[in-house]
Order: sequence, then C-alpha cells, then structure tokens
Amino acid sequence: MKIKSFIQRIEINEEESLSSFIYRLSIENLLDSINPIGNALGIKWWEMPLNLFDEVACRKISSLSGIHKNVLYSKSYHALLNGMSEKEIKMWFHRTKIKYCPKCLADKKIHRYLWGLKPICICLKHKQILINECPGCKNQVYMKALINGRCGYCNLHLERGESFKVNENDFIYLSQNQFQQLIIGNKKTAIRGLSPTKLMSLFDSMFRLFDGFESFINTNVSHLGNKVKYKPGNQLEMSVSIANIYWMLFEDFPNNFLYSLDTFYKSDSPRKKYRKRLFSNFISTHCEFDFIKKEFESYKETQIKNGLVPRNIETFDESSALKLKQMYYTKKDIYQKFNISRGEIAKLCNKNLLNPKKVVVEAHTNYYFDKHETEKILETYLKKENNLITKKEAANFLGVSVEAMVHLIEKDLIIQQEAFIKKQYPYISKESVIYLIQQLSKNVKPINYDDTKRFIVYQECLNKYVTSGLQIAKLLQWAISEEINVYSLNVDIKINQLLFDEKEIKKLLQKEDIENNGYNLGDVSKVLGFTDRTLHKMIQAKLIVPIGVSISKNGRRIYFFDKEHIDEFKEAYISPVAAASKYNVNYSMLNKYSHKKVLKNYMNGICQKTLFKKEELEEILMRKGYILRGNR
DNA sequence: CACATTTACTCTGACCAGGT
DNA sequence: ACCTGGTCAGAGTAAATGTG
Repeated sequence: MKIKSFIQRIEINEEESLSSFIYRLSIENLLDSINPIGNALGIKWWEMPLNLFDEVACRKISSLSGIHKNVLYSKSYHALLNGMSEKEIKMWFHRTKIKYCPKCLADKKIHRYLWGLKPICICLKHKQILINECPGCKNQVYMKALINGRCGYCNLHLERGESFKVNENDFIYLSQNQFQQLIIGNKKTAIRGLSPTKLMSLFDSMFRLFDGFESFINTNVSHLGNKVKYKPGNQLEMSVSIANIYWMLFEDFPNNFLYSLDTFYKSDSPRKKYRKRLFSNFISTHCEFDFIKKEFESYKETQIKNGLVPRNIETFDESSALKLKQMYYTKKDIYQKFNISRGEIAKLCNKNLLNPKKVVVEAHTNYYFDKHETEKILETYLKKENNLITKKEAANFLGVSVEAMVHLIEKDLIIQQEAFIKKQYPYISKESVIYLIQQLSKNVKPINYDDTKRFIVYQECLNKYVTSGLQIAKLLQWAISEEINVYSLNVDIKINQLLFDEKEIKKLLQKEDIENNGYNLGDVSKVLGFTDRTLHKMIQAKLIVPIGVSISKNGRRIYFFDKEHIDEFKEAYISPVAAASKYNVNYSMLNKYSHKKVLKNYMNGICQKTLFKKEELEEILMRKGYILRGNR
C-alpha cells in the first residue's frame, strides 16, 4: 500500500519533534504501526525516533500532512547534524530511548523537540528533571508509548511520574537554561561564541576529565547524586554533571576552572595523566577553546613555578624541566655545584638559613631552592667555611704536631673557630695560620747549611728546654717580637725546621724564671754585689727577708727572694765606695760619718762592710752643702 | 680506640611514553 | 588495564675519614 496523503490532518505543535508528529499522524489515521510512513519515506522503523529526517523526507511528509516542509524540517534534528563527527553525534542524540517531563505530557501527549537531545535533562517550564523510564515498571519508554501516554509494558499513565524539582537559581537550572537557549538559536546568550556542537564536545571533554569527581557545587538535588559523570546513568546525574562543568567554565572564569584543575591534580583519581593528556589534546584541537587552553597552560606554569611536578619531568617535558631548573636548585644541584655535603645542606635548612620550597608529590618530598637567594647565602657561608681548617691541616701547614696546636691557640697565636654550621669539633681559622707564618717570616733570617751547627733546631730546642718552661708558643712569640733571632734554611717556613740561638733562649728563660719565681741566692748576690756569706748574715739579721725557703735533696736550704724586694733594697741602700763616686764626695769623709755615728751603718754588727741608707746619706750631704736639695 | 661526621655508593618509589 | 625500560632525586647505608 502506498500512501499519497492522510485524510486526518493534524497540526504540528510549536515545540514538538518531527518524529513525534509522525507518530501522532499515524495514530490519528488509525495505522497499526509506523511502518507504512517509514516505507513511504524510505526510513526503517527503528530510525524513526532518531528524528533525523532530511529535507527530502520532510518534503514527502509535507505532501502527506499538508504542513510546510520548512516547518517540518525545523522539527527534525537533521539540521543539527551539519558537520558533526560520529563522536559528536553520539554526544548529542539518544537512540530509541525517550525521556520526558510528566507535567508537559499531562498537558499534551507529544514528544518535545528538546527531549531528544542528550544534554537536555530539565524541563525549564516546570523546573523538573526529565524522566527516562516508566515510573512504574522502570522500563524504557518508547515514542509510541509516550504518544499514547501509557507505558508499553505496564500500561501505567506516564504523566503520573514523579520528578525532582529544580530551583531557578540553581546551577542545574542556569546551565540548562543557557544550553537550551543556545540550541533553540538564541544567539544573544551564546556562550563565549561557541557553537552548540563545540560546546557539547567541550562538555564531553570536561566530563572525561572530571569523571567520578564529587560535585564542586551545591545543588538542591545534592542528596540524590553528587558526582560528575562522563556517562551519566540518569538525567539527574546528567544535570549535575552539566551544572558542574558550566560552573567551572562559565562562572567566574577562570577561578572556578583553576580551582577544579587544582582539585584534579591533587586527587588520586585513576588514569589521571591519561585524562590530562586527553584534555590537553582536546583543547588544542580547536582555536575556539583557546581561552581555556590559555588558563590551562598558565595553570601548568604555576604548577612548575611551585615545583608541583613529578621529579622525572625532564624525561617527558624538557621545556618545563628547563624552566624549573632556571628558577630552582635541587639538593643535588647544590652539593654538586657548591661542593657542600648533604648533611650541611640539611643543617642549613634546619637553621632556616636556607628555605627551600618543600613540595610533596605523591610519596616524595621535592626541595626547590630559589637560585638567587641560595647563591647569595651559600656564598657567604662558603666564604666563612673556607677560612676554616682542621687542627690537623693547620698543624701540617705550620709544621708542628697536633698537640702543639693547643698551646698556639692558648696564646692566641692562632684562632680557633666554631664552624658556621656547628660541627663536632671546632676548627682553626686559616687566616690566623697564614698571619702567624707571615709574622714569623718577617724576622726569619736565611742561613747556609754550614751555619746550622751554631744553632739549635726547633725540636731539639723544645726537648732540651721544655723542663725550663719553654713552650712552642713562647718561642714563637719571642721570635715575632724579635727578642730572639730565628733562622731558616728554606724560604718556605715550617716551624719544625726553624733554627734558634741556644744562648739567647737560655738567657730569656732565665730572665723569665726570675720574673716568675723570684731571685735565688746567686741572683741576689749578683744584683747586690755581696757574696753568699754576706747575704746569709744579712738574712740572719733580717736585713733581707726571703719569701720562701725550701730544702733540697741534699739537705741544703734554697732561698727565694722577691725580685721587687731586692730591687728596692738595692735602690734604698748604698755602699761608701758607690756613694763616693755617685755624689762625688770623699770616701774617707763618708767613713768618718759612719764612725762618728752621724750616719747609720746598717751592716753594723753583721759584717765588716758598710752600707748606708741613701735617703739618710743624701739628707746629710744636703745639709753639708755637698749636693743641692732636690738634685739627687 | 670510640665515636661522630662525611663520602660514595645503592636502593627505592614514582612516573613518563609507548606498547600490547 | 597492565607491562617495560629509562630516569630522577631523595633516602638509606657501609666504609672512610676526622677527632680527641
């Protein structure tokens, strides 16, 4: 049977899909099935609900129904196909499944144009999420059943289905509104100038990226399902997914987008890198997505800046690795470039002298040291550190034993310093070692090998005189202050090769001994010019008082005299002979004074010598006019 | 010799691309 | 979804070195 025209004419609804119209037409004209019309159009019955009637088919339907072909074509999805890829077609169109709004259905038993499109999941008029199954038996709903208003399986009235209400200011509603406006051709609300096709593929790409993520926004259906899904199981999930992507890309862009990216990178979602790569490739395919690409790239840039990259980035992203290298040092870089041990780096970090950016990527902690700052800090650190050498090094350099170093440090000849970063032991200032050598070499006199016999070498010198109180530090101090001569065969000075004059050392040691321990009897004898016999008498008479007496092994008494006391004594008393020459007076006259007891002889009763007190003598000489007052 | 620090090396977990 | 091969850089460690 070939149909020429239908008797029963019906009007196509403003919002109706062409497929719906055809179904209604066949029912109104009491056809058993859709097949006769399908045959007339050359379209298989299962293709009818797809609503992809081309212009040829529309012309035929027009002649059958009497409605203008352009009106019919506008109800077909065919125009939407223009330039769509196979993939995009899958994104857009349902196959035989039908979804609907129960309230709309109650109003009119038609299938609305928008319902056939995948991204449409809300009835804006009734603010309800569409239903895609029989509310009773949960079976799929087909076009014929929808037009009949009853489920093909359980015969339930489909308009009785309950659906979820959506708030008008909910992102679910807002996003859906934008989408629908765009599809029905309201260019004013076009989103960033993207065509519906491009927009949908962008959403699809975003679904893949954020598949399985918890919703970023609160919706009034949050309690029912709250995840972004690449393949939504129902219209509720679809609406939440769309709302999320809409929020990310078109609400407060790029902040929400960047926030979402951040969440993505911080998540441990499976196949993260794969998703990332896919998305990255996608936004590079069309220049329409440049506004996203730009933000995506800048986000990546920020990630690099913050070191939030895998440590083997060099193997797959050379340019990012280079950027990172230009900004930061790693620990390894530091100990290679600055020759600093890992322990030192750790301590510098602990002391907060170095403040690396610590980035935890998965199980690793990556340390990023700001290049400029690190160089500055390490420069000063190394400068200080380079001035430090170990005791052993210093000892080798100077040519002395390590033990000797203690004495040199004690006498401030070299300076001990704690390392900038506390080490187990203190170090020696290299500067101070060099300075010591310089001081010495100023006074060192070069000699020939033949002359060496006249001198005593450093070690021998110490061995011999160490019991007399000679110390390396003392020796060097004398040499520096030129109190003794110091000689060397070599220009390169090593302390253990220096040569000294034994006599000079002996003399100085003696002098020092007196200064430290005072005079002994022999010293006093020399100083005062009295024999020991005389001195003993004077001691007995308490004219001279020793500060200490010790008994030697052989039972002899050993006296110690205070140097000052002896010096004062020498200063205070004078013999007639010395006085005669000093004051230029007659010796016998002075003797006469003593004899006549005009002047006291302090040796009287001790020995035969005569000793006056200078003070008393001068007093008399002044009175007699031999010397002038004040002219002593 | 005892102990602390440093060095020089290996080990480890992670991650990439690319393949199956 | 899993494997491979290569790479990275921090972590770990045995041996060497430094110090008293």
